[in-house]
Amino acid sequence: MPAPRKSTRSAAARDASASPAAPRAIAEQLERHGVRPSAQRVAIASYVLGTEDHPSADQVWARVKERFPMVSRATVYNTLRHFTEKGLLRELVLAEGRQVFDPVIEPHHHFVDDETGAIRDIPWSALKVAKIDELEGLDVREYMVVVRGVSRGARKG
Amino acid sequence: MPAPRKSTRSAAARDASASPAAPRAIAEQLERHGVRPSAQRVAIASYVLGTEDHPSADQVWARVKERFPMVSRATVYNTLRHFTEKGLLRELVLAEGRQVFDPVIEPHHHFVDDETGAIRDIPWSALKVAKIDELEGLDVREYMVVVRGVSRGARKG
DNA sequence: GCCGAAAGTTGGACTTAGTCTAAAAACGTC
DNA sequence: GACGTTTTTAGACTAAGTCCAACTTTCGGC
Repeated sequence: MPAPRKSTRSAAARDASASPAAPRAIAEQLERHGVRPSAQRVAIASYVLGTEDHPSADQVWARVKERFPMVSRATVYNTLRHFTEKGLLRELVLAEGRQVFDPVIEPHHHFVDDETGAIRDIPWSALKVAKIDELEGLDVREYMVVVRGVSRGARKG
Repeated sequence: MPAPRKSTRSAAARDASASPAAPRAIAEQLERHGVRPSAQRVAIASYVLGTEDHPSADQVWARVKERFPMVSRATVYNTLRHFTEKGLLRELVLAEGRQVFDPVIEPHHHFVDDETGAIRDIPWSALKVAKIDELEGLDVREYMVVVRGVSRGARKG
């Protein structure tokens, strides 16, 4: 068995990302997560499980409609909720006025660009949060650092 | 001059909180921040600058209407934006589907309760984030830790 | 292959949060 | 009191998210 990969995306996201044009692989991933792989869901998964853009539901809809014009808005919303429930996606509150979706399931931090609104992942190990266990009276399910500012140099929009 | 207080709320929030029924003190605080202290604004400030509830705009409106039935929704939205622009409030993205407002201007972290949705402050010193300066390519304007889970014991809703 | 049940999709209505506008009211200066 | 500026108001509008009824697709039993 190969060594663990550096990528922290879910198995589904990794496969989707590695083979974005492989609907069969995506369908199999959906099935492994207990999601029936209809054509619409495979199309939605092809995009959302392989993107680093942290899109909103309507952004996913706009994107999937390019190649699947008949897909309905309700289907996209239903499917994103279903993927979230099945552990394929995380739903985050990071942007004003909308929820965003993140295929990287494992813990990580986020950076939100003040100028562009773009959201990007910060690896878990890039930051250390000390004393989280000393928060009294709180059962911590998860935590992350949200960093806001401006990107410079690499990765211009 | 007395020793610095433990409270980290803005001067306005401290004064409002210490004397929630002192419209004159609130009016003076608004004036110090370049905000004309109309009756509506004082009413809104009396609540929002003294609460730890992190309310949304519509929650502020509902609350202020109790004592100021004629205040309009547009006025509340306009006033909250004005307070934010003048440094009296911070607008946060922590809750699904709405912005919330926080009178504590100084840096701090947040806890979001999975069960109730309640948001509460975590003092800045309660957590340490290491290596924030090592984030390459990012001009950091602010950062905070967002902790999610369940409160237990103290401060039940 | 048929049939019924379950699951999924669709079009669009509905709700809520946030913004915008024109008119009216309030305020400050002269 | 007049006038210009600011604030407030009522409500229209937009966008995100949810819900519903009808239709379509899929699946399992026979």
